[in-house]
Amino acid sequence: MSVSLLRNTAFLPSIPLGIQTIYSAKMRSSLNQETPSQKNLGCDGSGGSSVPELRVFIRRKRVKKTVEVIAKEVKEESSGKKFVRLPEIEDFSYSKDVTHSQSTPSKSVHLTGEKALSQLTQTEIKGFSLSDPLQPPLNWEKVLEGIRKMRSAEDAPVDSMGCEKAGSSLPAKERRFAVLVSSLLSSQTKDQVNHGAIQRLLQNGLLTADAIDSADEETIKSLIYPVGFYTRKASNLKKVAKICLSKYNGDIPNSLEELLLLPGIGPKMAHLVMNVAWENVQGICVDTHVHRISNRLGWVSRPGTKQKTKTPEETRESLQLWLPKEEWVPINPLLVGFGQTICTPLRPRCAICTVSDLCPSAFKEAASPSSTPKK
DNA sequence: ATCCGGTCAC
DNA sequence: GTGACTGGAT
Repeated sequence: MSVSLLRNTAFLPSIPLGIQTIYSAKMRSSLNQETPSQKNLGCDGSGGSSVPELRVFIRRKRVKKTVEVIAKEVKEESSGKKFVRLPEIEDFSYSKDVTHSQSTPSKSVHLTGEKALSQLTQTEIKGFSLSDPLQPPLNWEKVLEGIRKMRSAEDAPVDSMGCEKAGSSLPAKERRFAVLVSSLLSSQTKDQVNHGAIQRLLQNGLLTADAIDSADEETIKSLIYPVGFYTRKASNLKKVAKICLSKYNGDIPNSLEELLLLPGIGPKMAHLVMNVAWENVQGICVDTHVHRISNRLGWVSRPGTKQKTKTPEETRESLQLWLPKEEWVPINPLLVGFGQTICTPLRPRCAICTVSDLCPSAFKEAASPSSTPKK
């Protein structure tokens, strides 16, 4: 309840540095209809069953001249479910994702500066009772279900083949390497073209770190042609093979951080490789379709605002704050296919979309002049 | 002519 | 943030 939250946070400054402290607060569901003043104050303590209890884990430590306050995590008491979303405040920055082995990635808000303590107090009240940022978007399950239905009716290119199938008949280690290579080649390239390139590499025995390392770059280049950016990719492939050989005994890195060190592997592919090669879901694989559609649906926003996310990475972080982990892997093929057939970048086909009534962007984009070219 | 299922360097 | 890398498709 907000009263105890206020009281607790009020004596925060007296708590010794470095001690982890736990605060409890009751959070009112955003679905409840109530007056703003009630919202602002949160539950008055009558303890309705619709009000889940939250805990905030807070750590304080001294950083140079100021005190840094870190709200470690938020979790719902009743279900035990952890939330990693922390509320809107001014003058703060999100820390980088911290991933705990196989568990849910967590995120913390770092507050630094003189006003950190008072900011945190405001934040908790605002976040838990008013703006209620822990709630997933309204109707997201209906939207997802609708998209699934549309996807099973239509046939999108993504259905036919993807790099997740690369080398499915190979021994584990070679299969992982094949997945990595396939990811490397597949950016900005149609699956079919990519698949052909992988087949040619395989037929020439060039789908292991060892073979690629000793092969001629020109040979690789000609085999992977015509995947997009084949010159650069051939060069990256050589470098990656060498790294895999020297640092990982010919296998591929098994962590997100190490995958990102490989040339040609960025966040999108690193998450894909973790998902597919290691079956270890560290994050959502966000490509341009997932990015675009998440924003159209109003599923993501820049931290603490209602603005659209600007990059796929921002989208990934925003999505991961509320989307249940079971959906992290399937969301990509689902939205990619949807984005290829219906929710296209240009002139989305809202008229045939069965979830347009739940989409804040439906029919909003300039119905572009397919028949009225203005120049 | 313009659009890609991305990454990297300025 | 912006553009280069690349060539095929619409």
